[in-house]
This record gives sequence, C-alpha cells and structure tokens, in this order.
Amino acid sequence: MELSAKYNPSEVEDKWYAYWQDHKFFHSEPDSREPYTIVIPPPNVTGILHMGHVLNNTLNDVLIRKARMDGKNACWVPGTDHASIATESKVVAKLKGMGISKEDLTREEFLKHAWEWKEEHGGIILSQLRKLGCSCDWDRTKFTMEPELSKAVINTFVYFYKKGLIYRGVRMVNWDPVGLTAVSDEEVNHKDTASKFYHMKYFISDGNGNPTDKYIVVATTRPETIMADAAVCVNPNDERHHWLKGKKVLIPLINKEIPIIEDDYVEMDFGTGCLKVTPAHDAHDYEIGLRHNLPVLDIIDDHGRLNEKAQILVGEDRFDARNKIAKMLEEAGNIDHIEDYTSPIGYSERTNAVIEPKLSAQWFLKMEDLAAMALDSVESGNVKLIPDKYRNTYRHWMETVRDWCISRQLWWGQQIPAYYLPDGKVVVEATPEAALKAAQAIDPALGMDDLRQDPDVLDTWFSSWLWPISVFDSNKAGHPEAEPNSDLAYYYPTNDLVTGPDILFFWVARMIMAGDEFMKEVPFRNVYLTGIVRDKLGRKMSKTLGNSPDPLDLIAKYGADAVRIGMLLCSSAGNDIFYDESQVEQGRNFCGKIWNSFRLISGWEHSAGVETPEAAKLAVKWFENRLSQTIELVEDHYSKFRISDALMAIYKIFWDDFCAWYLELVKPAYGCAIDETTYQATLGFFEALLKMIHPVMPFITEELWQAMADRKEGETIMYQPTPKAGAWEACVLDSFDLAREAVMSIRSIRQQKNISPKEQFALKIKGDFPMEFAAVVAKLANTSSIEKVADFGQDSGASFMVKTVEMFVPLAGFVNVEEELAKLRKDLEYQKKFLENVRKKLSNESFVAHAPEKVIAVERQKEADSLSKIESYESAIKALENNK
RNA sequence: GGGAGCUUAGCUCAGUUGGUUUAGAGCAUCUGCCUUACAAGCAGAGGGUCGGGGGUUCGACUCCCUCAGCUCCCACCA
Repeated sequence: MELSAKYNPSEVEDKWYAYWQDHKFFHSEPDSREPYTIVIPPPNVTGILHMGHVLNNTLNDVLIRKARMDGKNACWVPGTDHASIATESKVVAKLKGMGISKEDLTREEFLKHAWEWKEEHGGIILSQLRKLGCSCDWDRTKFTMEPELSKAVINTFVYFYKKGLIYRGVRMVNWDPVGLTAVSDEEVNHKDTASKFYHMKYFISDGNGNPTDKYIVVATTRPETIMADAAVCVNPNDERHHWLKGKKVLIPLINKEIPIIEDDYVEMDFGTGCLKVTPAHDAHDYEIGLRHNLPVLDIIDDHGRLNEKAQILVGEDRFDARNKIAKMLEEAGNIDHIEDYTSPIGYSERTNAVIEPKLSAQWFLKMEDLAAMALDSVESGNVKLIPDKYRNTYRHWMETVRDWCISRQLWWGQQIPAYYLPDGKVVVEATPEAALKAAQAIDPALGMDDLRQDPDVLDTWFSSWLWPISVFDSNKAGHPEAEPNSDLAYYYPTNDLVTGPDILFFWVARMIMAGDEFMKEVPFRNVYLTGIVRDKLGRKMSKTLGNSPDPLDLIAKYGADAVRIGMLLCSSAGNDIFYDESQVEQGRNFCGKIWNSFRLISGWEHSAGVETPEAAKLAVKWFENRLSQTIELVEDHYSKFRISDALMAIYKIFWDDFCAWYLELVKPAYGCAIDETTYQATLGFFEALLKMIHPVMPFITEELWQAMADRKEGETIMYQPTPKAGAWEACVLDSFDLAREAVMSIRSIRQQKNISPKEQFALKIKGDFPMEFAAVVAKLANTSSIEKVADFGQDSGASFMVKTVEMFVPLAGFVNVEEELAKLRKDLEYQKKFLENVRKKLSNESFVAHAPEKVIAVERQKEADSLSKIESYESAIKALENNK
C-alpha cells in the first residue's frame, strides 16, 4: 500500500468514523462480559462544542476505548439536556425576531415552536462529538425531555411528594427578572459589585403623620425599595436608639408612617445601627417581618419594575428608579450623605441578571435526608472523587444544603403534575386521569374541567439527576420497588463519570442522591473532575473575549487526534487547563512522527535469507523489556486516572525509545534488505505501540493498523486487546542504558570537537561494561573497534565516564590537550566536592546510628563509586600531562 | 467573613508513607546539522539555593508553625 508522504487527517478521520459506525462498533448490548459504562454529561441540546466539551469528551473517550480494548463490554451513553432556561430564552429571542411575543402564545403554541427549534438546532453538538472521534453508542442517544425520560421525572416528583419530601410553600426565592423564573440557590453567583450606600433621613412622626424636626439616619443600598418599608429596626441593646422606643417614623417622599421596632438581628456597629425593614424585597427583612407581624408590600413586578403599589416611579426599572429616587431624596432634603460601597450582589447563572429576592409560591424538595445519604456515599468511599481534595468541598456543601427549589416559571420542561381543585386543594398524580380519580375521592362531583394543573415546570437538574438510571430504564426512577430492566441491571452502576467541578453539586451530588433513593446503590464509582479550560493567560474562555477557538476549526487544521493530544497533554485532574495552540501542534507533530516511522518500516525490503545482525538482536531484546516495563507504567497511570501521564509514557517510548533508538539500531544499510526475524519483531512492536496509543489517537492508529497488514472487512484496532506486560529484566535495561550513554557521550565529543559522524574511531573501556551490548555502541556511535583494556596507554584522546565505567577514544590530531585537561580538572573538582559531602554524612555519628542499614549502604556505595571516579580522573589527567 | 487548595527550570506539571549520587518530564531556548522515515525533523547543550522565614529530625521539595502571593468554594451585614 502506498503511503502519502504526509499524514492527512481529514481524509482518514471521516473514512474510519464511518467504518466504525457502519459496523456498529460503538454499540453495546448486555452479555456475559464485564460491563464498563459511562453516561455522558449531557450538553445543552442547543449548545455548540467548546473547548471544555473537547477536554471532557476526550477523557471519556479515552476511558471507554481503553476499557473496550481491555475486553470489557464498553457502553458510552450519549444524549442532551433540555436546559429549560437557556433553551426557552433562545426560543423567546427567536420569536421576538419574528415579531412574536411569548405572552401572545398559548403554552401549546409556544412548545410547538420550541420543539421545532430543538429539532432544527438540537443535536448539533452530538454530530460535533463524532468529529472528535467519540465512540458513543449512538443507538442509545437520549434526551432529557423525550417522553420516556419525562415520565421518569414525573414519577419521581409524585414519589417524593407522596413520601412527604416535596412541598409547596411561599418563600423568599431568587427571582431572575430576565429569565422570569425562580432559580435555585446554586444557580446564583455572588459577585462583589460597586454600588452606593445611601444614608437617608427618616423623620420622626408627630403621631399624626406629620414630620417633627427630629430624624434618624437609615442606610441602604436600595433606596428604590423604601416605599415597601414596613418598619425601621434597631438593636434592643443599642442605647443610642432607646429614645425611639414606641415612636414612628415617616418614609421619605410618600410620608407613610411606619413603626420603630427592636430586633437582635440588627448589628449595632454596622451602618447607623438603624435598619429599614422591607419584608417583600429582602430575605432577612422577611424573617424579621414574620417575627414582628409586619405587613408585606411587594412593589416590584416580575420584570424588576416598580408597580403601582410603589405609588411613585411606577413602571420604572429598579436601577433607573434607584438613580431617580436618589435625586428626589436629595431634593427633598432626605439624604444625609452617600458613600461608595462594594457589596456582594447575586447574579443569575443563566442570564446574568441581578437576582431579585422575591416572595413567591414555589415547590421544594427536602434535602436533609437525601444529602446525608449522599454525603455518606462519598465519605465511605463508595464514590471516589478525583482528585480527592473535592471531598472537603463536597462535605461542606452537603452539610449546609437547603431545600431545593425545583419549580421554574417556564414552559420548556416537565410540567409539574400537581392539580388544583376549585377549593384550592391539590392532588399530585402522574397523569391527569389519575389526578381526576384522586380528586373525585375528595369530591365525586368533580370533572376534568375542574382541575387546573400547576403551570410551572421542573428544574432541569430534576431530570438530569436521574440520568444514569433513566437512560437505561425509564420506569425505575420514582419506583424504587420495581425490578430493574435488563439494561439497568447490567449497566448500573456506571463506572466512571468525567465532569467539571462546577457541577459537582448541581449534578453529581444529586445523581448520588437519586441513586441512593431509587437503586440503593451509587450511580458511579469514580468521579473524575477536570479543570476549567482557560487560555494561556489564565482567562476563562468566553465568547466576549474571543479567546475560545472553535474546536472544529482546530480539528480541520490539525486533525482530531492532534486536538485530543493537545488537550490531554496539559490536563492533570482538577487543575485548570491552560490551553495553547502549541500543544495541539505538538499533537500534530506526534502524528507526523508515527506516520513517518511507519513509512520507514513499510518501505523496507525484508528477506529470510539475511542473517540477523548483532545490533538488531540486542535491539529486539532490549525493546521487549522496555515495552513491558512501559505497559506496566501506563496501566498504573490509568488505574490512578493519570491520563496525561499515561499519554506521556507512551509518547516517550514511541518517539524516544522506538524511533530514536530502536529503529536506528535495526535499520538496514542503504539499499539492503532487513532480516525477516527483526522485521517481524519490528512490526509486532509497532502494532503494540499503536494499540497502546489508540484510546488517545483513534484515527491515525486505525489507519496504520489497517495499512500494516491485510485486514479483513470488519476488523478494527478498536477491539484489539491492550498489550500485556511480560516479565522484564532490569539488568537488560540497565545494560542498554550504559550503551546508550556511551553513544551519547561519543556523539557529544564529536560535536564538541567538530568530528564528522562518518569519521570512525576506536573505543577503549576500563571497568565493568556489558560487552554483549558493544554492537549497540558500534552501530550508533560508529566506532571501528571496542575493547576492554587495563590501561588506556599514552595516546592522546578524550576520556569520559559512563556511570562508573571509564571510557576513552584515541583522537590523535583532534584533541586540544589543554582543553581536555581543563575539562577533566573540572570534573575532578566536582567529584571531590561530592565525595566530601558523602563523607561528611558518613562521619556523622548520629547518621550512622539512626539511619537505616539500606541508606547507609547506599552512602557507602556512593563513596566507593566516587573514589573510583576520582582515581580515574586523576590517572587521565596524569596521562595527558605526560603527553604534553 | 468562613473554608479548601496551590506556590518546584522561561511555560505547563511529576515528585508516591522524609533517605539511589548536588531534584525530574514535556514544551520552549541555545549550538551544530537539508545524515537515503520525518526540518512538523536529527544530534548535542544550557537552565532550578523546590515562594520567604523559623522549627522537628542524623537527614526536609516532602512533616509542623509563620509570613507573602495566587486560585477556587461557601456566605443575603442592611
């Protein structure tokens, strides 16, 4: 087969991906083999591939391909997430562009548009994953809002409701005025934000609603909410404010009379010690209001605008209102002073809108027991977090978790299966029919038209927490007593989960809860938490910064294998990834190296009639050992999820050991054929290396594996067994290392003295050198003869040490004696200093008394080696001096 | 405000219960090479008092204290 001079990824990638898919190589069905299962962290259905996905899915694919080659029944379930807020806002925006407002549509009409959008744009990301080479079982692709999975979600809601863990209550929630929905505590990011601290004068009322000349100063960052004030609160122990007891003050501008109350909550040394209490617009104030029976006046509408209850500035946006009211207060003489102030402000994770605390009726899931179970699963090690440091964070979160607000005021999602009766009672059932039946048990006269289903949908995470269960068996979630179907019984629990630490709580913890509840078993054994992909300046990748490359462009430019390598090279678990295109270049270069090494091998003529040269015999023997050693190392790395270390180990054995040393050793002379034995061994090694690197570089390895022999249709490297380590001998590797170092020393001498590699010279060795490896040195260092001698004689030349072996190359005519002497004296000096240090240690009585035998023996060996080196250097110097 | 983690060559990171020469890798750098697989390459070389200070120990990159810097998580002082 003719190989092009350069590797052309784009041709190769599409060809083999189609081949894999046509042969259903990614598909898994339960059988007698051990399962290895991964469920994809479902990306947003409307999302497009970014570098974070590339990292995450490359890791997933490496794990799944490795498991497949290890003989496991590997199943990687792909799918997408309906992402209520994100998708709904995209659909709303699209409709707006068409001149349609959501308010003008019925729920059904809107959902029709949304599904159309989903069909059109959804799943783009899944096709992008194919470009990356991901070996997902596409026949199992799931979507969190498809009917079966929605059924699981509804059943789960009904289950927890009937268990008494789901309740509806009026609470202060985090309201997103842009997304027009409540969001959970976890979906709020607090960021320090510069603002103003307004110190306002509230005048004391004379009792008839008229101001006296006395006033108190109240400080707030939100003057636009003063109209909703229900009281001014001071600390009962604050003597400065005792005179206020029983008095009333007037809200500026609207002159409404409100009482002075006392509550411990108020800090005496913060602000002025006077707190304006606004129960409708602050969670703490709401609590105070409850304690003191204060009225709740909600003056902000769902869009964050002042409503008619505010009396003034009605219809103004809260931030505009803030600026305007500040001016009005100023003009009315109610501003004492204004300070610059920085305070933590909550922003919506999805829309980045400033969160408005808002009182509303929402559905909640009690978390206490679920969190306790989920905490125990991690503490007991049933679920391992990698890296382990996340355990602390996880524990902290589980111990302080609050009830989960699961309702969202949206249409895109699973509608809450709660049905209100005319009298306000509620029934919760999985279907309208069941709900009617339950309603009729209360009042037999009721008909379907009397039931009104709660308009809210469930939080998206309320579907994705079931993912590892529901992708296999949509009946099991919500029915812990049900028998799992054969898929679930076989594939659950899954093995490893690869995801970002940012969704450790949103998703990972909750999956553990759902697993505990419905399966009595954790959903996965290991959670590998990747870092966040940043640019090389450490900035998060973002659209606005424009620092996020399009992975598909990178794949087109460098090839998918190169992109995968580029991501993995810099990705130790849990550390942020500093992405730089040069890493992808490194991946591309590695592809080139592999490609060219095969071009070399495949171009050799081979013949059984050629005798195996000594150097080739040694090379094969050495590489067998080296390969086994590396396989062990790689397996060890994999077992600890040190994927980039595993990759680096294979990278090095391929590039350094195989290409730079092995191939150079077995390479036949120009125009000559290689012997059959070595040729076959070489092909065997090359194939083993391809298999080892295949999980990371699926495309080029398939291309070359197919090219290196006459493969049958339906054969693939994907299902070749991972090479197994044989026994290896350290002494073979050590001996080879001595030979290798000798070669490097000689090359170095050539370079220093500007001697051509073609110039042959002799090598003399004094000391314990494995002469059976002489052929290695001879071939790669181009020596004319190698012999062991007792004495180097009087020739001029260069002497050097390889470990403790003394070597010498006679180089009459090439050597500058003074330079040689200077170099030797420098080495001698270094060695003497070293000896001094060792001896200092050995003469330390405490050391000899306390250190273990082994350590002392090592030190004595160092001393002996050092002494022999010093002796060598001294005699070499003497010889040179005599030669002058 | 509370908690966790990090700080080792120019960059990104290893360094496994303290002890194998005076700390390793990849990339980058420098020097010499168009050597018949590969210049996206080959050969060779240089580069770090392991953030500062103190302590424990015969011995500290490794354990303890402290200071400094960075990162992340949690947190409604108006």
